[in-house]
Amino acid sequence: MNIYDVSRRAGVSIATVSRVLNGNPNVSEKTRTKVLTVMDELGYTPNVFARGLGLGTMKTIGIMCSDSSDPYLANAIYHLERQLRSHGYDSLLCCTGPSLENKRIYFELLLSKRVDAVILAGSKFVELIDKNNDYLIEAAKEIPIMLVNGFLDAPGIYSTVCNDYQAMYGAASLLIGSGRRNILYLYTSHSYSGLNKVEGYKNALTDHNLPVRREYIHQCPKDLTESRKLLEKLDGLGLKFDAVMTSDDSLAVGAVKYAHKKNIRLPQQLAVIGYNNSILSYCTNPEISSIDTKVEQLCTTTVDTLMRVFDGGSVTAKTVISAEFIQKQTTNFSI
Amino acid sequence: MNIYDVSRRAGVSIATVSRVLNGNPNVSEKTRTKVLTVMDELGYTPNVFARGLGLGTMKTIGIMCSDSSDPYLANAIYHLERQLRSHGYDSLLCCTGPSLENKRIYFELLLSKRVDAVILAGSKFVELIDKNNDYLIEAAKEIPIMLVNGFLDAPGIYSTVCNDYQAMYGAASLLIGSGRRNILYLYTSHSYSGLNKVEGYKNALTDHNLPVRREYIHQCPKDLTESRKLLEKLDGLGLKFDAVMTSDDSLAVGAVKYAHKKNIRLPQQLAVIGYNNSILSYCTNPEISSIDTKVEQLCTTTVDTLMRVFDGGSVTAKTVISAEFIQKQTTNFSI
DNA sequence: CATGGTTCTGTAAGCGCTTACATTCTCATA
DNA sequence: TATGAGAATGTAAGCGCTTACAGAACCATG
Repeated sequence: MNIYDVSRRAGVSIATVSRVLNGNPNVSEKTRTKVLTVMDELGYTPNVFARGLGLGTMKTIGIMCSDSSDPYLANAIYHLERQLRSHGYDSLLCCTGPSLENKRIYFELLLSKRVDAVILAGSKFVELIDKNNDYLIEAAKEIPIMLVNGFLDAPGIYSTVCNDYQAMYGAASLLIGSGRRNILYLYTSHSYSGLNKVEGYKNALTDHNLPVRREYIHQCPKDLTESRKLLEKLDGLGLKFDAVMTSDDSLAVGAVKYAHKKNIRLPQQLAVIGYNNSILSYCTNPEISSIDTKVEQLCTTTVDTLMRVFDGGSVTAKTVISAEFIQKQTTNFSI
Repeated sequence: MNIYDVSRRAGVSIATVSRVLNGNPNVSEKTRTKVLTVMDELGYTPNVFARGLGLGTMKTIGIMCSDSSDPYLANAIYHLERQLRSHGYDSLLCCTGPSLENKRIYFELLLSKRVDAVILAGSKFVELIDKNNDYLIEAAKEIPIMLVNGFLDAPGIYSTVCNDYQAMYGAASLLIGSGRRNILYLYTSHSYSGLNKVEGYKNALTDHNLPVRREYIHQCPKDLTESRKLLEKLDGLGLKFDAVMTSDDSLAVGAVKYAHKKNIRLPQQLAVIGYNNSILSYCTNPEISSIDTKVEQLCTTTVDTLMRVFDGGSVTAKTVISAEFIQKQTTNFSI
């Protein structure tokens, strides 16, 4: 069944049917009602491919991420999808996995699907954004590129980020204020947000006249066991630390595990601060203080911005969302 | 740029270009090479809409789920997407949220996008599958409908499920075998798998000559705090229990929290078993024994089955994946 | 060299929609 | 009643591809 069937039965031309389909105001109320009735009777659904051909768009947004099963990204994708749908857009999901190679290939693939925009979710696209970003910039001339937790200054590229620097600065200051002097910092990767986080940590130390020591800053795979082992290793090397800050909750969970294993009291002997305030930070005992990066707000803002771009409105290239420190037990010194 | 540009430059007809595009064998090697070279030179990408119009498909699969941020579903979606892509299919994600109303609306929406198949991921579609399933059955006449952790016997509908019954039966038997007599069972919902799980629990009791008692079976929202509170309440009511089995890890985490709060030793005084063996079950101390439902295998099988359906091969309507009990500390009685 | 079977290529008719432009209708105004 | 602006509708030409069918080219055979 197609537009001709509807037009025939409604006694109008296909142009009129199409107008009704597209909400064109140049249709008399009587005709519109008639056509809609017939469509309903026939159970007619317009063919999206034909529509796409004619309009050049199918109202679909590509969402790219490295690993959608990561709790943080999973949450982001959920909110992005729902938000986009509420605006009548579909979401084409594309998980690249860890391979950098894939990121570029899949990006091109997404473009070839003629999506109306691409959202790069998560800060794992740093290599793609910072280096060899020529094709990103090129693509942005055609369609909007939205970065969630990433930044690249180029026309057609819009960013929504969290104020990671301030968040980490604040959290570190809090620890220092409560007397901690040997604060370990564990991070998963030097992504866009990753760099801001570590800067926040370093500057907080400096501003409080504490030394920034190399041996207190370590990279660690995003894994509970790995981070636990790393702490055990550092401990074994004789490093003294009374607090652990992390760029991700999973590392903080590892820190709590380490403390359990070594019978270290939390937070008295060791304070722990996670990042993202994911469900993981609520699973441990004691629960881990963490930084709520407002994923939902981040996603809502991203989609709102995108819609404004589509509408041709004026849009700022970078929007910053304020994180919030969530005080839980691993920094509750009043116990 | 379109197929005409390519054909002109390559000195062939558009039909030949189209043949090359579609891997039609009736093209001489020389011509094929020539056309491919020109495509490369021009950076030509076929228009997917036109292609969709001509072929009637765009190689896109709809993935529906209630909440993609749930760790279990997030994992499933990740694997489904990657698996589908490896077969050259795109994934159109559709999160319905909790509303049942939405599930139906979104399902229709997905169909109207002319997807080649729909995958219903997760057992949250039970209302949709068990009742008012007329339109599901109707849709399955047009395109394959794949159920992940759900079952409906109708032509065109294919299921991949986990042997939840056996898994739960085995886990309960294990507890009974180690002397537990008062085993609590907490579940989030009576979904397809939910029903099988509780049956496994009940039958294990019965087969070991233990009574199945109503007051030992409780529904609970999928939430750490809720399950903790529920246990506290039951405890307060004087109910005695020496083990907790759950239909989801999050409930089991709540059980561990309860034990911590009440200074109950795990597993000596209380054994705990989760479900899905998600990252949550590794976060607590002690770590929670759980049932690995082999999400990746579930997803791979689902996609493989779908591909076989597309290829017109013979396909069984229901494939069962074997879960595996993962022994961790909350049931390690040898300590 | 004619013949017929293959293999390869081209022509043209869709696929179902959008939309510029042309046409018809409506109706207030002169 | 004639008139012309504006609203409503129709006609037809795409959009870029696939593919049935026709036709050309090639080649081994008698």
